[in-house]
This record gives sequence, C-alpha cells and structure tokens, in this order.
Amino acid sequence: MDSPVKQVEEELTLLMCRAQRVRLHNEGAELRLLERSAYNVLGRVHDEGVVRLSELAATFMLDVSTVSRQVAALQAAGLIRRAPDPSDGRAALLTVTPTGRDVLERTRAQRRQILHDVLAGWPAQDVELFAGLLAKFNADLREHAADTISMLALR
Amino acid sequence: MDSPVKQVEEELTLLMCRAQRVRLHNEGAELRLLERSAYNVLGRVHDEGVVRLSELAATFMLDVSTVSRQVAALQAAGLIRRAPDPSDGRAALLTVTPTGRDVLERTRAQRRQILHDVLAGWPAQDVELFAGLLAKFNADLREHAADTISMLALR
DNA sequence: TCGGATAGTTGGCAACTGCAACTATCCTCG
DNA sequence: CGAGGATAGTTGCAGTTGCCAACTATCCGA
Repeated sequence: MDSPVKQVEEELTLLMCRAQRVRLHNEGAELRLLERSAYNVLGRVHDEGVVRLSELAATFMLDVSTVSRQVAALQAAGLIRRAPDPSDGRAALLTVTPTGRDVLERTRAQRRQILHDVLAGWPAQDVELFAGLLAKFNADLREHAADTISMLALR
Repeated sequence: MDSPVKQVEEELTLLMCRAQRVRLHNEGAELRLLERSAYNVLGRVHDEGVVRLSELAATFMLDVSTVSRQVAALQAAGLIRRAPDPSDGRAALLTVTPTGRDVLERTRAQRRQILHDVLAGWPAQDVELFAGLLAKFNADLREHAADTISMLALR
C-alpha cells in the first residue's frame, strides 16, 4: 500500500472523528442558529432549489428514514416547505422558506468566518487547491458509494 | 467572504455529513473488524505507542468522558491495555495489545484498499497534495481548537 | 385491473456525545 | 507538613443521529 494513500486515510480518519462532535444545549443565545444535521439538510435544499427527500439521502449517503426525520424537524421549525410533486403523488418537493434562507445565511456566514480564520495562514493558492481536491474526492466517493460506505463506516 | 473558503466549507460539510454514518450489525463476518469509533482510538494509541486518555481526547477534540468509554470498551475486548503511570497515580498509560495490533492492521489494510480504489483515477501527485493539505488542515484545526469546535458542531 | 416497484413515515434499538457531579491523586503555598 | 486548588478519569443522565424493518400510499407495466 503506497504511502500517500496511507496518509490520506489517516488524516481523513482524524478529521472525521473530530466531526463527530454533537452540539447540544444550543438554546440560550437569542441568535440560535442551526444544529449540525439541520444545517446540512437545509443547506443542501437551499443549494438545489427544489429537491426530493430521497435525493437528499443519496447525496448524504444516509438512510431515507434518517433524512425524513430531519426534514420533518426543519418543516416543523418553519425553515423548509414541502409541496406535493405534481408529477408523482408519492413524492414531496422540498424548498427553503424565507425564514429558512435567512437562518441559513447567518449560519453559513458564521462558519465561513471561522474557517477563514483557520485558513488565515494559507496561501490563497493552497486554499483553492484544497477546495478542488475535496470536491473531486467527494465526487469520487459518491461514485464508489457501495465501497465507500464500508470505508466510512468501517463495516 | 471569498469563494475558495466557501467551497472548502461546502465540501467539508458534505464530507462530514457522510462520515456520520454509523455501522451497526457488524457481527456475522468471521473476520469482524472494528467499528468506526474503536478504530479511531485504537489506531491512535497504536501510532503513539503509549498515550494517556486525556491526550487522546485532545487529539480527537472530544470530551474525556467520551473517550473514557471507548477505551473501556477496547480494553474489555482485549485490544488495549492500561498500565498505571509510574509518574502519576491518577493517569493510566494506554498501549495496544498484540491482538489489538493484529485487528488494527487488518482493518487498516481494508480501509486503505478501498481508499486506494476511490483514488484510483487520481494522478499520484494529486494524492500527495491532498494528503499534505489534509494534514495541514488538521494541524491548523487543532490550533484553533476553540473556534473549530463551534464550527464543526455548529453551535 | 392486478401485482411488483418506489417514495416516505414510523417504531424499535444501538452508538456517540457532552455536561455535571464525584473520586483519587498531585502539587503548590503558607 | 498540612490544606486547598488543580488535574486525570469515571459514571449518571439525557439528547442526537443512524440503521433496519414493517407499513402506507402511489405509480406503472403487463
């Protein structure tokens, strides 16, 4: 096994472990933003414009049932709207409400600011490179979905 | 907010969400390997040689209580050994047992193989670049630990 | 029109996490 | 040297996330 792959594996492992953190108790601040999971879903719905639930699940490589609950919560909070799909009575089309859009924008700005600070010492070129490689990696992950799942999850 | 940072944020978000997958039911295969969390901890202990629990927690940016339980499980499974720290009666020094080492090696080989497949189409140079940037990112994350936590977890 | 596929939902269960409270040990300072 | 604060870990408690399986409703091809 060649060494760069080994290093990628190690670094990804570390990064993913860190990402496991779950934020609780986020009430209190008047500007209460979004929880991790909600942010992911809301952000995706926003970027797609209109999506189906099953499409979201595929993107995130999550079970539809998982996404179903997250969407339900977002809808209850008034951040997402579901409209019946005129072409398929089983499906629902998800869109972001104005409120949802507003909350998302604030959350994103905050995250980007933090990331901006973390990357402050990086040459602009490296940031671009990193962005490109991450994008490529995500794309390839999705193509190898079946294998990938075993890797991420570790069977 | 400049665009490359934005893209990094988006790609990381996607990647992290995918990493949320938790694998259950991993019994069945005779070569039952490690679960995600256990793999992370075991791998780190192995690489460090000897570590304290609190050190692990800092590396993963997790609460010590969380790591405490993971270590306890690994110990119960006979993959990790704890020895009292001769220089500090409160602390314990963690090391990997021969069995643990064996299981870890198998798991790692499998993961690397999968990653190898995902990265099959990449020029060797890009893989190296990616590895380097990930490492740099992880290092910077740890320096900005306080901010980082809010970002990963989303407050 | 009937039966198999598809979109989502819900119930049940396990894994992770964090915080707070608690024990045991360490260490500094009077 | 003894007291009190800091530090290493553990445990109780509760919340989030995730998967699978079973179920409903709809769609679509024969």
